[in-house]
Amino acid sequence: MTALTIGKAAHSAGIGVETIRFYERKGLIRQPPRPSAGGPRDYGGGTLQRLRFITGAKRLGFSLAETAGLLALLEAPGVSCKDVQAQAKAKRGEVQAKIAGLIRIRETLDRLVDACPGEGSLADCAILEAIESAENSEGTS
Amino acid sequence: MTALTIGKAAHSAGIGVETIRFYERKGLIRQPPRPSAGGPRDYGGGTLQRLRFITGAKRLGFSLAETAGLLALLEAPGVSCKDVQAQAKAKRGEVQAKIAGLIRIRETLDRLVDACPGEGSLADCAILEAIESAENSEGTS
DNA sequence: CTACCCTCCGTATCATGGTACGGAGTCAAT
DNA sequence: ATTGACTCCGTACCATGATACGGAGGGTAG
Repeated sequence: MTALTIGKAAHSAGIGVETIRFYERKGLIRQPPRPSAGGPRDYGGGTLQRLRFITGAKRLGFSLAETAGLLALLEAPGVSCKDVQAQAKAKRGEVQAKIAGLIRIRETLDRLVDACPGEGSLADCAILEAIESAENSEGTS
Repeated sequence: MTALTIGKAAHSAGIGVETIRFYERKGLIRQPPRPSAGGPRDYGGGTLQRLRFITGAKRLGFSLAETAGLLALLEAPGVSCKDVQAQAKAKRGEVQAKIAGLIRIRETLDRLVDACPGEGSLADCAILEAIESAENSEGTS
């Protein structure tokens, strides 16, 4: 068990040292105690696991606050799998809504790109006019 | 021509007074000159048009910096429609990429939600394990 | 004429997710 | 024994897109 310093833990989790400290300040991970013998803190075991969890959750679109919630679930007594599943479902809904909004935006951009003659002065540009006259039926990004 | 004060312009553009001032600081719009006769600045004419342009561009996913670029095009001499079209195409590509990433995330969430038994202790939860072991093939959000 | 709302302007604050810096201490190797 | 790398800690700063605050002045409506 070579002690895992913060630098090695950061490298192992694929993030920066400063980022780990940032997560500590945000309460996502607990700062390991300083060894009574002195020397650097040991970021092995559960801490590294939590760091990986955070990066994994981030990839799935969970915010740090939401990830903190998931991590709290992880430690709370009597929590059911169902609670976690509910969070995942909610996030899936959010992601789906975001996708739908972006699709509407893409469709609008498609229309604009097609409507633009592609040459000539800006006065003839359908894109600029369309942006100005907010005939938008888009969702908020 | 009742003079359009900043408050009326904001209301008319559907944004806040502070937001207009913010756009001024960011260089997206020019601050109208103070009337030599004194009194409030006049936000009529082109300024209001620009404000609407900004909100329209925002809805299409353009950042303020990109919107500033579009507005600059609008005023530059000898700019072709094609240049604007190119920006729209680029943004469409970005949006499409974002959609693809989100779809991958949604698919992963689908898998996780299905894999979760939906009841029982967290020890059995496939979701948490999957998040931890970064068997992720997701794009960055 | 006076109360009240609005403008003007600078500056500060918020949320989100970090990154950077500086000084002091410590650890290991040369 | 000294150098270099690393830790520790607080604090400041970055981008993005705003929102809020506070005091001074002006214009208007009762």
